[in-house]
Amino acid sequence: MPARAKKPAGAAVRDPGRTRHRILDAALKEFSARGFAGARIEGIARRAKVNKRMLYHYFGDKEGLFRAVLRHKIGDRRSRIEAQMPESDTASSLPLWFRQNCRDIDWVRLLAWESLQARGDAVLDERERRRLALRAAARIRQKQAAGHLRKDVPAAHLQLAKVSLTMFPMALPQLARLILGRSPHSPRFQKEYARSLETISAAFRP
Amino acid sequence: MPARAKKPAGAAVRDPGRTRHRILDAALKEFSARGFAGARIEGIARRAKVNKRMLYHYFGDKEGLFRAVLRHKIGDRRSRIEAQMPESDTASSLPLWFRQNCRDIDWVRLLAWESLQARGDAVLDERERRRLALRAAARIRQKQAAGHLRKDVPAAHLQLAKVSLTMFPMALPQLARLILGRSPHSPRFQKEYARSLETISAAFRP
DNA sequence: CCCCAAAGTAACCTTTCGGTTACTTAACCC
DNA sequence: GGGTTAAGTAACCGAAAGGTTACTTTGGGG
Repeated sequence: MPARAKKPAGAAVRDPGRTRHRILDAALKEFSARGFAGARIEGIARRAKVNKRMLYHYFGDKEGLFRAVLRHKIGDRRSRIEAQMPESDTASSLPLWFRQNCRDIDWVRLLAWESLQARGDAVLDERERRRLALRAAARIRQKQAAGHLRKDVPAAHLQLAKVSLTMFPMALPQLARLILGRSPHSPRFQKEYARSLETISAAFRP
Repeated sequence: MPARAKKPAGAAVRDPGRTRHRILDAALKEFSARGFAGARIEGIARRAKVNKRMLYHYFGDKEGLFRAVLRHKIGDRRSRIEAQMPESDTASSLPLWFRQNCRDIDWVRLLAWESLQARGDAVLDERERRRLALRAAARIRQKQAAGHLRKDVPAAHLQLAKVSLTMFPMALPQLARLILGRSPHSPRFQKEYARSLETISAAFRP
């Protein structure tokens, strides 16, 4: 008889945590591939290799699932940002953020879908996210004060320009492809554009 | 009895051209508000004040309608670009393009949806659009040769950076709002950001 | 060891939505 | 002016998709 520990061992027959996680993973992929309206509950269930009913069991409905995915990823991102904070203070933060976004395409696309679809003017977890944005702005203001960034452009504008430059290619890849003549997913482009962003970041320094 | 000329007068009972146009207008609004998957045929018909059946009469199916809207707008845009070409050669083209995009939000959003949803790697009217992109790149290369733009960044990258900076706020307004703390649709932001872009465009000059 | 709550399944229900059928009415041309 | 064709309407259809019901299975605690 194959040894199977009561609980801890590898392949538990039932494992709520794992199931939940698989659903979140699958949902992230589906939502970032097709957007909220385009995503199919069945599709997510299939990807996660889980009975459709389970999505409702854990997350209530489609929107609840979307919320959960977003929250999960926000937490994820925040801890990663905090971890790399020191690095991020180098002068060449533009290429750095760009590479980060290249690595986490699903996240970038999720944000893009959400930003495009959000009707009215309150986005999910608005307060927390706004707080993060304010912290980022504060950091920029510090660098302005220290003379590392130009002072004749408002911090929020610098931040917006930075996000624009580093997210755009992954957020709207088909537009980027039309402009470039090649997919922005190509490693060659990513390498070269990081260099160009380095050059362009001169615009942010005094 | 109210005078009604046989054909030319204002309120013809039937007017295919006008109906077609209304449908296109309504479809542009609906698609750019909700994207392809989110748009509702019924919604478009309601906006256009036209029987739903007419959409199929004129455009075949939902995708055909989307194509028609896109083509229509592409033509629109191209003629406008050609008309303003001289202007566009000034040094401050960044604020100019930004304002243009602010004025034509539906178009920017339509592009964004399309770019996000397009699976695989062929977009509608690929060849024509690619040609336009190449012409834009050629113009940039000319300016590089003339010493108006820096030569140490590839023309395509300059173009991509320009589009990123000028489209992002309208394409992904919720993200912009999180960063700015206020809607990018606000006239005040648009005015101030145009100024900032002017400053930033220094990065593009030698 | 057995019972109960949570995890999981399958089959079903309801609504939504893109698309169609079948018919009416206006316009244009000879 | 009459008939042919295109414009327009209303009611309907079937599939797809989100969500639910009712049931089974597992695991863990008293």
